[in-house]
Amino acid sequence: MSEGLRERKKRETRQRISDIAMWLFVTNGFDNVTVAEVARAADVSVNTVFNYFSTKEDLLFDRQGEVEDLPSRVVRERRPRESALQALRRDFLDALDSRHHRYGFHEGSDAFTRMVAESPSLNARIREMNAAREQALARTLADETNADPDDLTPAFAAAQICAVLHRLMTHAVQRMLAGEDLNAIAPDLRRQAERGFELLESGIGDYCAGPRSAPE
Amino acid sequence: MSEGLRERKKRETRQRISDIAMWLFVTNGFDNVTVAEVARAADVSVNTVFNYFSTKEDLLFDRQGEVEDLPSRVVRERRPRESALQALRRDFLDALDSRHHRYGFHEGSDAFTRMVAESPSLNARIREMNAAREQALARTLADETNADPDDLTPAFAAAQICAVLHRLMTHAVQRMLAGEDLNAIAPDLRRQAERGFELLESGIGDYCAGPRSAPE
DNA sequence: GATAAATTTTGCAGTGACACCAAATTTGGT
DNA sequence: ACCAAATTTGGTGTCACTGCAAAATTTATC
Repeated sequence: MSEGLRERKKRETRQRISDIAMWLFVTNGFDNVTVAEVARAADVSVNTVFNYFSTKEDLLFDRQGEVEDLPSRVVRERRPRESALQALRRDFLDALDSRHHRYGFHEGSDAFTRMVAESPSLNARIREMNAAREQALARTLADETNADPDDLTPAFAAAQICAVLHRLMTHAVQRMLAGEDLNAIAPDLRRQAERGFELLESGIGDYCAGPRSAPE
Repeated sequence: MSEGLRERKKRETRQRISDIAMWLFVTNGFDNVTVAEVARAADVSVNTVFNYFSTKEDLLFDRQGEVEDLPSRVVRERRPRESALQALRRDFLDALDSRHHRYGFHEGSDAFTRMVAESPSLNARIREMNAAREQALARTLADETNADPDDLTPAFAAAQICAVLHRLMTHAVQRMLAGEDLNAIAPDLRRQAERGFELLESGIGDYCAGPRSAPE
């Protein structure tokens, strides 16, 4: 056996703290629950909580590593002859159709979503994760294209892509928070996503090019 | 006279606190200076500091309103027959050429830049401001194009644009922090900026479309 | 120019996230 | 059972920030 009692207890304790924290945060709101309360509910000391999770936000975003690597991995594992953008569009639409949670689509996560949306510090964390995603994707794109390290093209592309993905995810969240059911908005969401990827693909050069007041 | 003694003193106090805080932060690092130290140096109580500035970060980003509205305003005030993207490119390159600080180009701001870059909380604030810029620009684009409120196109365009602008600014900052002189990097920066806007204009559809391993 | 009203400043007490450290507890190996 | 290593805990402290009530100051009133 590769796991002694020590390891198991550690894992269990960590899981217990994480679970209880999640429950408390979702039911009471992230900012209305103190770390001390989490500790008490989990029957450990505050120090123990901070032994496992270095910040209060980490109690929720524990597995952030995967999520930060997602677009990067999709590009890395794209099909032969598929462009980065094609791969990302495919993966995004697949996730939408199958209600996979990797881009935030998941029924019944209303309470969780609401909690995140309502907390400024968690919003900040979301933005941080998006920045990390962008950086990871930029590195991957640079690798895949054997780009000159001084060339910002991969960074630009990554930034644009992540920006659009972030918009799509945020939009879905907002509508779900407004009470709309995921199934109800999925078709429109799909249309919007296609539009977003189309803009990425063909550019926005001719967007907002008309005269400023009253179109003819 | 429209300004009594009370108003003048308020303005002076606020300015004094802000100036002293800036000085202390730049010379010692944002995270190495406490609000109490700022208060003592400005000869006021901690509470007075918080009377004027609601957070420690606000001691620096006071005039953030203008900066958040910048791209939005550029689009609003663009020349006749100019597209949103053309206006933004023109404004950005103008700022670069004239070393205007509105996009962060300014010689001698090394210490300030370094301080911001070194503080996690200030980085978070930068991201926040970027998000605000994006939102403002999205609203403006929606207005200018009389877009359907359910259409995400303006939001997508704003997100892409702000992402590229942010990349450009961050890149410039990083190189300046690496010790390069602004005059030395300006030509390359200009080239990168043109590349970035070109990508925005024409899209990244054919980017990273080749075979994954070893180009032929 | 004394006084009252409005406003600003201050002191004080408290909260909550988090750091640091030394003591106590638990576990693994013998 | 015993020792060393890892884990947990309590205590103590810092810092941003809040709320409140008592000064201090400016302005308006007579």
